Amino acid sequence: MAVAPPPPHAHDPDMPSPAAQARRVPVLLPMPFAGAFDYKAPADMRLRAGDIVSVPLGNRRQTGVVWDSQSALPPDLAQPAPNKTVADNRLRAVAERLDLPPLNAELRHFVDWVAAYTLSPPGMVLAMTLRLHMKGSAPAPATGWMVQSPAPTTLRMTPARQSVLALMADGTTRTTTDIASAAGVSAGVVKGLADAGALRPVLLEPARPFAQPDPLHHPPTLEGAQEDAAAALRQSVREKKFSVTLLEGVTGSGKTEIYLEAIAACLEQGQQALVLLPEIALSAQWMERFTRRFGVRPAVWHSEIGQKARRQTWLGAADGSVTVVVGARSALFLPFCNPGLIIVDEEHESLFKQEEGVIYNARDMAVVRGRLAGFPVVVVSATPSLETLANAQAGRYQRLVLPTRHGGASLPQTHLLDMRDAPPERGMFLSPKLVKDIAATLGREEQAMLFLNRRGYAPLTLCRTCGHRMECPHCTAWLVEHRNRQVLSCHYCDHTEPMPPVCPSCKTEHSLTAIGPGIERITEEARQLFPDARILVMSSDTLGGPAATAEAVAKIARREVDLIIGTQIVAKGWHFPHLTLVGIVDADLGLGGADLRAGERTIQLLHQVAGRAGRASAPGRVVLQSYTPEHPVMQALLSGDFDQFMEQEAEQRRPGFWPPYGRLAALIISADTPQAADEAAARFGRTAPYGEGIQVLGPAPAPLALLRGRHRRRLLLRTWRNIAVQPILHRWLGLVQLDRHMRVEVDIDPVSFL
DNA sequence: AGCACGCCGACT
DNA sequence: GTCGGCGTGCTC
Repeated sequence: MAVAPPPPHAHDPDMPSPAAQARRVPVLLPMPFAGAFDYKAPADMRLRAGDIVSVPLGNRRQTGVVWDSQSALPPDLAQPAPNKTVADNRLRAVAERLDLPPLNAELRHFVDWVAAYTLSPPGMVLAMTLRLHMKGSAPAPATGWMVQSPAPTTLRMTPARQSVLALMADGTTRTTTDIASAAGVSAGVVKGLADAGALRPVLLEPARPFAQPDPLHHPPTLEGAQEDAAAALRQSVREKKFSVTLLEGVTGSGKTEIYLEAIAACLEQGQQALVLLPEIALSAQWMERFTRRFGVRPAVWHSEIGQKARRQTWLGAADGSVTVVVGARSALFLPFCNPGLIIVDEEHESLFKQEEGVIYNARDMAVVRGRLAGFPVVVVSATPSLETLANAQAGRYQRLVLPTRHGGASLPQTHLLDMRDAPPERGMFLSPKLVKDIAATLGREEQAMLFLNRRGYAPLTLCRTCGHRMECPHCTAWLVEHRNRQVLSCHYCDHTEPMPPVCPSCKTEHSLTAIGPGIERITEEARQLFPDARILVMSSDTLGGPAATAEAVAKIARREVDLIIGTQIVAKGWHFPHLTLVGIVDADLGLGGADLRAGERTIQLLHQVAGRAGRASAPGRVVLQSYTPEHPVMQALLSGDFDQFMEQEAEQRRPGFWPPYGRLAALIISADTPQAADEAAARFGRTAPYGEGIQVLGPAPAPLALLRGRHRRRLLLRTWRNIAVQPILHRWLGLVQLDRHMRVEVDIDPVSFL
């Protein structure tokens, strides 16, 4: 390991000598306490901020980190200190300093900052950075052997020993197994020679599980705008200071190849790079591109990697042996010792927003980490979020735009299909026009895709006799029929029930009817319409995990599939070279509801899906089925003028100080009865902050008024951009007494309004 | 977050 | 009479 633990000292010369004087050290524990706990440091233990320690807590042991005595947070974010200091005589002693690299000051500051910004207990943020099982000891370093010269005089010689010594005569260090196989002897012979003193043990460098990406392995040939963008990114990396750059370009414009050049520059100057992706599922193809460029695979980090890889990657990030990590949002909290760059790919993706526990946006916190540690951040998208565009417009972010598709491929042609003019047959969901298009495409032996962002067979099951709707008992949501599993299932909690044989309300038989399409129903329809087509369904239900997803993508690339039917998952950055037609079954889906970002999200998703079509030489076509073709989102998809659409969105948000022209924080109040929820919400309503530039909307029942059995109410705090919401929220939360079983969650910069 | 302490139902 | 349900409260 490159980072040596600080040398142990029997006595710390800086400390006053009286032994009675306890040295007090704050230790932050990965738990939801308001702050660090104080411990006393044993006299023979040298402890510094950042050291990872084991401490007693109640009757068990806990791993924690020696924290800083005073925080360096700006006043806006300073937490109201719960300053009830524990008396010296109640302090317990730190049990052990673990043999792990300490967390550096930048990371500690970042943890404090994120905690303060999100109003989370700092320990919970620390938990995200410490999330590795530290019980296991470091892998034992392999022992090697060298010949001892002069050889011991009393050594008995045998033919086996002779061949080992002959092999080792070159002075090379070898491991036991190496020697045994190379000399054709058993390991016992090596052991015997060692015991006799003819071989001397040598500690081998711990094996480095991570091959080093080579920035010179296979540099791309870039031209024009691509080369300019790559040069600009390389330059910002070389400046080694904080900056944010938006890299914007349509699907197929070579964004990935360009930001890989920023990584190359980062590697050339000996620094580490982190790539955040919204979903690790898309990494199979991404990995190939990385490997082609740098010769080896990068280290990977996401919630499902195994214990061993987790530990190795964590330690590798801390000691510098890992130079590039690609990961999901949680990778942002890795203890990089020398970070030089963060890339946030698909920055508009709402998956960067963690909605549980510490509620944070990894894209925004990546920018914060870059700012606190002084390195550049690059955010990448074909359809940047309004927040990012506003930052670019205000000059806070640099903006690089790639105008065209790479390699002569043209953007797909978009057609709007007005479903009022060309309705599908009764009980069907594909317009005859789209069906004809698909048939023609398949006839040319090209691939087609149907996209519908809805899992299952039908989103609503209704009794034709009494009108009863099948609803989740724990959530304000309809149960979704999954016909191939023969169940009704809630998409917001884990409730699942068998499909009832009769209506539970009026007991009528054969009266329950599926209303609306899900992807299973579209598949059924497609099988009827195209009986000879080889159909592949891509959804999280049909694809077990990353491996199955990668296999599906490979099958498509090998042309073993004619028609792809998919949900969200097909919108990821897959490259489908033979796909020429994309049909969007329900382009209006997602525009309902009072969501601030409904339009923005829909256009981003649909554009992403459309981008799957026509990536090779054959031109692509996209057909949007819509009942509201006049909607600005449809019109923007038709014209391809996203800038104009986003400007319109911006103009709508500006006057009301909606983000990004103001700040937003949501309070989600929940309780186990509707009355308790109303009562708690009313208390917040009565004590709501007010003032110029401060407004509170609500309380109101949340759209998901019942979620997982809890009754929910929402309040929204909206302020001018120059007003920090955290101090206001601290004061507000302090004014409200909450009974047991009432809970409040604070969501800073909410993305979801459910 | 764990884990113990602490008061009310169905079992040896 | 006990084992055990999880409600509430504490951990430097």
